[in-house]
Amino acid sequence: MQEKISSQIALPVEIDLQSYPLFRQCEGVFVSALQEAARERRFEKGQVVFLHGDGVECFYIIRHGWVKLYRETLDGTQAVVDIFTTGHMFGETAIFEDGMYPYSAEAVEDVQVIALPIDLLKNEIKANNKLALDMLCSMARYRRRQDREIEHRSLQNASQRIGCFLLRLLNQSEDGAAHIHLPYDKMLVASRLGMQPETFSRALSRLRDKTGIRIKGSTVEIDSPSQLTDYSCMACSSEYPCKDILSGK
Amino acid sequence: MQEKISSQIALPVEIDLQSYPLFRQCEGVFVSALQEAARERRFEKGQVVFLHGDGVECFYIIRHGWVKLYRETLDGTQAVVDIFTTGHMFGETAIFEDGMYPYSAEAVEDVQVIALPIDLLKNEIKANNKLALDMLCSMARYRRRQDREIEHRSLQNASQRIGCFLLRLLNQSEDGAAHIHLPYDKMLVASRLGMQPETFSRALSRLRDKTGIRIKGSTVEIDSPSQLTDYSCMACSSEYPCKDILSGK
DNA sequence: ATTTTAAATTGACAATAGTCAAGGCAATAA
DNA sequence: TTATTGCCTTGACTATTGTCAATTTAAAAT
Repeated sequence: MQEKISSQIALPVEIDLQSYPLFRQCEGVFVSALQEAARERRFEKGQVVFLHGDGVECFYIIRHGWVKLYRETLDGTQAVVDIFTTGHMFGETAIFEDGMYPYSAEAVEDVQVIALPIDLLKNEIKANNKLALDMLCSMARYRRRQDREIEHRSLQNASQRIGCFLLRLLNQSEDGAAHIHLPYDKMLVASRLGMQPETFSRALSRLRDKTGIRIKGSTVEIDSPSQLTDYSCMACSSEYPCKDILSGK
Repeated sequence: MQEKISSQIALPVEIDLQSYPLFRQCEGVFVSALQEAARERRFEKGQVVFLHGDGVECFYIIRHGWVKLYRETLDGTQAVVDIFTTGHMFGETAIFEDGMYPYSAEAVEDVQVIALPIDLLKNEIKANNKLALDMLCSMARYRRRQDREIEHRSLQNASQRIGCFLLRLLNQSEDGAAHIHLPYDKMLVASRLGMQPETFSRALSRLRDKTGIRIKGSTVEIDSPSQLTDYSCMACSSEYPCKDILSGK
């Protein structure tokens, strides 16, 4: 499953970096250096982008597809840290590590990313206070996400975690009925939520029975989101709609 | 249990802020303003320092005692986020929140803290890039801690989590036998590790049987740490001694 | 020393999630 | 269409953790 292909396609690309929140207020010199160094890379489903412990050279922006970040124990058990898609950046926190990635990254379906040299970012952060502040904000946002994750894992049961996950897929203020499409495999959703596929399957059924959602394959129809929140957010310390998690770029 | 006493003792204090890592390279003007604004506050066991959602005015440095950070659901169930002691800082990440503390803080035993106005820190971070960088490093360190926590909760069982906790109390490179004293109540250790007191008690017994540690009240004697690591770190993605967690200031 | 109190342990049982194995379903390839 | 493949579901069982109640232990107060 995990194969590393070094003969990677790495073509220069046109990309408007300033459209990404982190770079919105960066100056021309830095941005053009980044843009010049930007390389497009593609990974097929199952291919490894980097491994936990690899020396850090690049950070990545996802243009298309899905990437999962994970760690694994000696016996091969995986813990999925997070799953990202278009517009998200990953690997950039390695700036503050000891030169090694703190987790592994793998394409969970065909994916197209922009690879950017991390040294440029590192140097610019040292020189440009605004960038450092944006980075701080982005890390604070991520931290809230992780804090919430830990809370969910200790206070919510499997069905409630799924309910919470679904609610976050309901963008912003859709108050009426909605049908959403699971963003990836149910197996992957399960691992993202820290449970086994079988547990996920059963917990989703239980959620259906308790909240009246309808499930057709990978589509979920929700007539009353409020019934979902009543059930899921019961065991959560934050008020719905968990404002600080919604857009976790 | 949770009482808020507004008639708080708040005396000016002498404190060498530059001895704290975050302020080590800060300039005189800022440091002296902080020092002048610093106030000592004492909280008795069980008193609340601030509540999740309170407006943010201060961040804190612990001089003595223990403080727990937690969140709670509507029905009163608590999730302990972390437990801190002497030298640690808390509440400072509220800088990047919307003006409200993201969790509650409570003294778990009599505690003495320094309260510092968060506005000063906020402004200085905006002006002083070195401080911003130190803050970034500190947040990255905390993030690693949280990442690991999530991993532990999904991959380790109760006994292994306790073993890991004990190993982290064994400072640095003590390779031979050691006896350590639990830093606080077993009940608190349990909640810190996300389990019930009864589960903790049983899991600790199991750990004793499997690794040959000896338990006398709140003291744990460890003849061979390696036996502990064999058992606990088996289900963890990082090599012992989990370098990046050790000193989590 | 005795009483009072809180913490810690233990037992019995319930709830939840994990594991293993067997089918079912749906998309794709032949 | 049929066969193949991989994902998903379900059943039966196990393991782990949580819950409630009873008891023991240890610490603090009188």
